[in-house]
Amino acid sequence: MAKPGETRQRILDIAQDAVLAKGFAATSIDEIVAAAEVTRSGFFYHFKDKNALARALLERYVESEDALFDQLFDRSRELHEDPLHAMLIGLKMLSEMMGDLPSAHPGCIVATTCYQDQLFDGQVRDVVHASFLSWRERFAGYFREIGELYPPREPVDYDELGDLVNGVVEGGLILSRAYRDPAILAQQILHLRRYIKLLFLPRMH
Amino acid sequence: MAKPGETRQRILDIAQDAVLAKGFAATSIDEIVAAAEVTRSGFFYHFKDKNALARALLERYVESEDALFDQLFDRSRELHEDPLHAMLIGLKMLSEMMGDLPSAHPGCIVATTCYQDQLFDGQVRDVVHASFLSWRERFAGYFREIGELYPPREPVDYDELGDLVNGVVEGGLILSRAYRDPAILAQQILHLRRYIKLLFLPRMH
DNA sequence: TGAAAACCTGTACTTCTGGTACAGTTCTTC
DNA sequence: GAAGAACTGTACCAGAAGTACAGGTTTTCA
Repeated sequence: MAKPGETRQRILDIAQDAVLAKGFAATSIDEIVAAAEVTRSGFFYHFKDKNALARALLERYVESEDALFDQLFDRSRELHEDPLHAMLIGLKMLSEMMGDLPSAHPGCIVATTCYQDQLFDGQVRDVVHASFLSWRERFAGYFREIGELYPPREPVDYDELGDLVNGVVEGGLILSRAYRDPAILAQQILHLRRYIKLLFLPRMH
Repeated sequence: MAKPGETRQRILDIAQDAVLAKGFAATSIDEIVAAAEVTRSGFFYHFKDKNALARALLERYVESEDALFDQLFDRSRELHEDPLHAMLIGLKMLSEMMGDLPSAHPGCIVATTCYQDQLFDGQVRDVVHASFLSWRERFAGYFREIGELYPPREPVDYDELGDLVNGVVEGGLILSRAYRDPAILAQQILHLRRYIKLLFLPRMH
């Protein structure tokens, strides 16, 4: 028999692929259990219902995205000690990563859940809310640091800028999906990068 | 008896509200027919299945958004004959409109459908694709006109800028929904506006 | 004015999906 | 070797989409 926790992980892996590809509503439990080679009873042993699955999926997804952002922006900070330039490098790398994914970054679990949030209970919606908040805070922190060194050309709210990163990525994901072209997301992130540059980088003439 | 077409319209009105609030998956046909005071048979007389409903809803929605954009940007052009300033005025008005909506702009039917597109057939996905394309072209046209008068500070692709409008709005809608705060969308549009300003408006010193 | 077409109701049935209940089995761990 | 965790199997229920089809009523238009 499988090691404890292994089946649960397998279910989550398969569910994540399916949900990113098709959304929650179009992903049936029967389909997940078939692919994960577990019985329906086995599924419900691990997850009380679809809410529990959604919550577990969200938490895992946010954790992995956080790890990705940590790695990416730590690396960009290694490459350049200046926070503004590190951010520009980080956004460039993010853009490349999103555009390079073989068959497009499939989407964001948080956004998918957000748009189908009436399928779920309040707890799930709270996780969605908390996820966006944590990303906002991450980027707002970066931008605040930048703003202290480089007074922005126009007064800006750093929380809003943090949200802008979220928003451009989420919007880009929707467009990439509609156009079936991962390049769109990459381009959108480069526009965000250009905005940051124009906003903070002093122009010498 | 109702006038021809009236019942169909009533179904669409009610379905649109429900779909914007809850998404397609969480909106049942039973619920729609109850609210529209029509029988299930009546519903299926007008719409072969949920695909047909989705297509009709999308087409109607895109038409009304197009009308809104026409009205808004015609008006802004009336207020200022210069295309860049007209665009800045238009974006300001758009931001205000989105933030003022009493209980938040409920979302975009096209984006909702896009994230649940596996529930539907290829025709529906084509309508989603075409909608984003038409909006891209609209805004790309405006930006091209601006670019001819105001050489952008950095070379930009006008189609990408058109997509950016779509993307920022769609991303902002997701965030507004997650935060339950229409102001977020308004702020995001103002950042887009600032980007356009920094990109095209020459700085005098 | 009458017949065709459009609009709509009612009933009955099928399939799929999520979810519950619960008894029993096998594996792991201490 | 006992307890508990990790499952399986079977049976069942409710809600939703969708089909089929027969019948009734209202519009339209020739």
